[in-house]
Amino acid sequence: MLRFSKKSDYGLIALKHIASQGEDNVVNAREISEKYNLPPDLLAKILQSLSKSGIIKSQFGSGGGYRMAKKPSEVTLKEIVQSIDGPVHLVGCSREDTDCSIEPQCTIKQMLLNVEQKLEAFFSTITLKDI
Amino acid sequence: MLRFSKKSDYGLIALKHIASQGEDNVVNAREISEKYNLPPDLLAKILQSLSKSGIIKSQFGSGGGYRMAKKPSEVTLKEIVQSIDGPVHLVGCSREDTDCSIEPQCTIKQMLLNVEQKLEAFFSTITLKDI
DNA sequence: TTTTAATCGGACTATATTAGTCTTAGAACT
DNA sequence: AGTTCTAAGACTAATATAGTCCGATTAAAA
Ligand code: SF4
Ligand code: SF4
Repeated sequence: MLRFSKKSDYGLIALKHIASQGEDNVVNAREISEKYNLPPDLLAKILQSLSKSGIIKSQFGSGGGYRMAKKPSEVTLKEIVQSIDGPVHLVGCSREDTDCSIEPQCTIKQMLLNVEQKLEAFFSTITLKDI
Repeated sequence: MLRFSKKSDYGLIALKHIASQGEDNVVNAREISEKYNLPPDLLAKILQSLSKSGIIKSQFGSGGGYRMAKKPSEVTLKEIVQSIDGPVHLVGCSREDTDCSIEPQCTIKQMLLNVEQKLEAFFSTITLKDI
């Protein structure tokens, strides 16, 4: 059906919130989950992903939380979705791990890889600032 | 992970084949499934979808099969994917049937609908001829 | 007219992915 | 030391995709 996962959806909401709090203000996961009514544990996971990929910085301990690690104008939609859900791959054959059994006879692979590339380029033009 | 379904994938392969056979030559499902090593019953379902949405025409009975109902240059990628997998909806809230519980607090809906629209426009620029 | 080769449609099962929960550990602040 | 937060991984539940099966229908061919 070609849709973003809920995780990406939630991640975008959270990121927008964190970005809106300014550079040095930390926000904790519970706060966000309450404000937008998101599953707390799931949101925690999502923020961890975003932290690991360097989009946000985490601060441990009491009074800790998250803040932006980059400027909103430098965080792309592609980057966000990718760090939460993994790489955008329209077809199986563009992933290393999966080998498509019909690849030898496939007549559309090249074309789909091309579409995929354009799609990624499009998502790269959208930044958190636009959101 | 944002990918096309295998059904769409198979559908594209089949369509390309049908289109390559010219306007009046019918091709049956078994033939295609054998040539590209696709699950026969699944492919049959896919071709039925494409037929119902008017991309291909079916011919019943012995010696029957499918042929194009439109010119390849008039069949868009959006149309194909849509008839096989249903509408492209990046987020739940753009579907009538699903009501998102956090919609009242949602700060990103408008923006995502916009992205979705641009995505559909992009898929509409690609036709079977390009494939 | 009978047989045969095809599509149609729906119900069904199996598999894979996504969504969500829980639990334990570790870090920093008070 | 106690509290409040993130980190990480294992686990379960829900949903979507993938694939199968079967009876009905159609029309060409024998
Ligand atoms: S069928 Fe072709 S396009 Fe699809 S996954 Fe296999 S090789 Fe890639
Ligand atoms: S969270 Fe917002 S964008 Fe996502 S489905 Fe709900 S309303 Fe739409």
